[in-house]
Amino acid sequence: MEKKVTIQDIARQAEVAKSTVSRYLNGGSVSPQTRRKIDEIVRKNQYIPNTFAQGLKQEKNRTIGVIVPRLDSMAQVEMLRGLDSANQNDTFLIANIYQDPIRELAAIKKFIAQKVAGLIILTANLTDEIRQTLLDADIPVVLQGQDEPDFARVMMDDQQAGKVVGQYIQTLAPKNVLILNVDSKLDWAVGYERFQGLKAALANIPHQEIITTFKRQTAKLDAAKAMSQQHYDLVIGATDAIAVGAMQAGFELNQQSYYLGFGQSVYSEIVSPELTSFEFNFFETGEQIYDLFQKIRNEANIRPLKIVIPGQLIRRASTKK
Amino acid sequence: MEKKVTIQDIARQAEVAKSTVSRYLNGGSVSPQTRRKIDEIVRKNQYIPNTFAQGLKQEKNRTIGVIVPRLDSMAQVEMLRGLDSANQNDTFLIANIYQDPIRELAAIKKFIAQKVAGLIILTANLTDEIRQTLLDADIPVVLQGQDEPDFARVMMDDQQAGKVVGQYIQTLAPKNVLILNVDSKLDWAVGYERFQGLKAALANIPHQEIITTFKRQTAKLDAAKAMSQQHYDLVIGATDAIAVGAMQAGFELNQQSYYLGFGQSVYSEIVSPELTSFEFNFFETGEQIYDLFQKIRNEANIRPLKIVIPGQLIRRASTKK
DNA sequence: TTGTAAGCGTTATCAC
DNA sequence: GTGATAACGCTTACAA
Repeated sequence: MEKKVTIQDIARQAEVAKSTVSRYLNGGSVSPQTRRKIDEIVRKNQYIPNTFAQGLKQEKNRTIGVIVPRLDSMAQVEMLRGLDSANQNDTFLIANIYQDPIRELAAIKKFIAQKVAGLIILTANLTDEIRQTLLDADIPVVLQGQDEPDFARVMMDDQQAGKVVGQYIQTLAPKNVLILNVDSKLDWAVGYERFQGLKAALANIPHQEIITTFKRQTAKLDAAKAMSQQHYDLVIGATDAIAVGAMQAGFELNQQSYYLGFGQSVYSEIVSPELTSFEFNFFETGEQIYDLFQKIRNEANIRPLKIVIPGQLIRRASTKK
Repeated sequence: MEKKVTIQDIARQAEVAKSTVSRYLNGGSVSPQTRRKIDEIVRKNQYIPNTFAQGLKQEKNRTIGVIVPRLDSMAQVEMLRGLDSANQNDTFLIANIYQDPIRELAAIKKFIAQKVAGLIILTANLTDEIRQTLLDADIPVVLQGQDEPDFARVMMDDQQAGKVVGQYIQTLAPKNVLILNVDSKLDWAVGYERFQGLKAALANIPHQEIITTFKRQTAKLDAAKAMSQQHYDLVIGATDAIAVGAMQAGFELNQQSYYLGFGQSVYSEIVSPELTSFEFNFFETGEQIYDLFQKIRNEANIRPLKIVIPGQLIRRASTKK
């Protein structure tokens, strides 16, 4: 039953032209009487305009495509919340691409075909093909997490993060440091930038760097392997999840160590001892991303802007005697 | 530059009619030569078909709208992963509605206007208006978390959960039980069903029920208030997050108690002691949801199906002496 | 204020 | 195998 009711049907029943109904729908000038009449009919028929037909004409759209590498990350989810919070009048289409560049490209193309008003990409790493597709599409794009000079972008200050943590490390005077990092090819900001800042601090301290993944379980296994071979009195994880994995490995090995992570996670205040961590406010970051998007959407041909979000070191029990 | 390139442009450059290009695009019969020619031009121009125009014609769509009440929940995210994993050939549009029925209705209407192939709703509670809108839309709908007889649905077996936990409780022989529940108006399955099963077990045990929220922080505060007034030797949280909040409150009050939660969370294996919890496999649930969706999409007018997902009690250190 | 009519980009139906 | 041509449902000049 319930075929699809079109603007034509409404017009017929209201005994007006469909252009009048269209005007009514878009706040054009309509006399109070016809307005009331249409009002009623629209309600009675539960009429919902066909977005395809609308989109076909307007080539405009209050829809923003959002690319999310992974949803099982508090950082990402918080940023989404921030987006929603700052959101004025847009609809977000979220594509979870599981850190897969193939999926990412496909999702982006799909968004473009859907004529989204723009793209917000919470990315870890941009392939050349994706970069080119984005450039060609010529729509507003805001990147997060990747310092691409061609695009507007919001970055976490990972260099500063590394530096601050580096300074803090000095005060702990560790004898032997284990660093659990991720592949910088997978996430440049985390894998590279963040640890650049640490370098100076580590210059005179024995340390070893191991590459693991973002998954706590994997990190735990990798940490256990390393920590069973020698003792580290300070373990630094590239993320909180990694640090927590290491902490669990350390406990099982009955080792005493300091632990330190990065990011803002559900973990830090849950584990005991609570985890010292360099934290960013991802919710606020999300809001900033949206604001930046608004800016570049409204001012065409603006020079690619870059916003850097600072963070701060939260000292908790995991680095206390 | 890069205006939008249409099928017309391709046709002109290839010196064929646009209907030929259309056939080419949709796998119709085209001679090898023209095929090659169009091939090249399409690639050169980076042509992407306009989904609006397509949608307008086809009235069909490989897009499924997914309503998610909250993204900061491992259960939800796992189900999304399950959906993606089972996904054959569809695109999911995710709307995060922050447990807000107003947002939910708006999102659903928007999806319908977009002529989605169907709706998957991970809901906590359905308002009458939403139910009616769904019914009127007459498209495939799969619900999760709400036992609505008019819809196909996938349910966690919350009654069984309560019952199993109830039996287990007996073996713990608690003297005084604190239950931290959520408002059943907000989430019937969790707030009501789940604790129905517990009732029998609690009949002869002194217990108190307190209503709190899904947020760990709030639960912690509410738990602290209750636990500072009297001692409970067993604390049951309606979710893991709630149980962990209570656990933290208990530690700060220096109290000794058993703790027990529900759900599958990042928490259970992170806290110490690790949390005993009745767990569901939400990833698999997501896969089941998608399969069910496929079924009702293909067989019109099928009687509303109901799938119940069992769970199991995972005993961990938090309920051990 | 209202109606008429011309598209928007695509697919589908026919002739050729 | 190919090409006109008519929809699809809506917006928008332009007339009335």
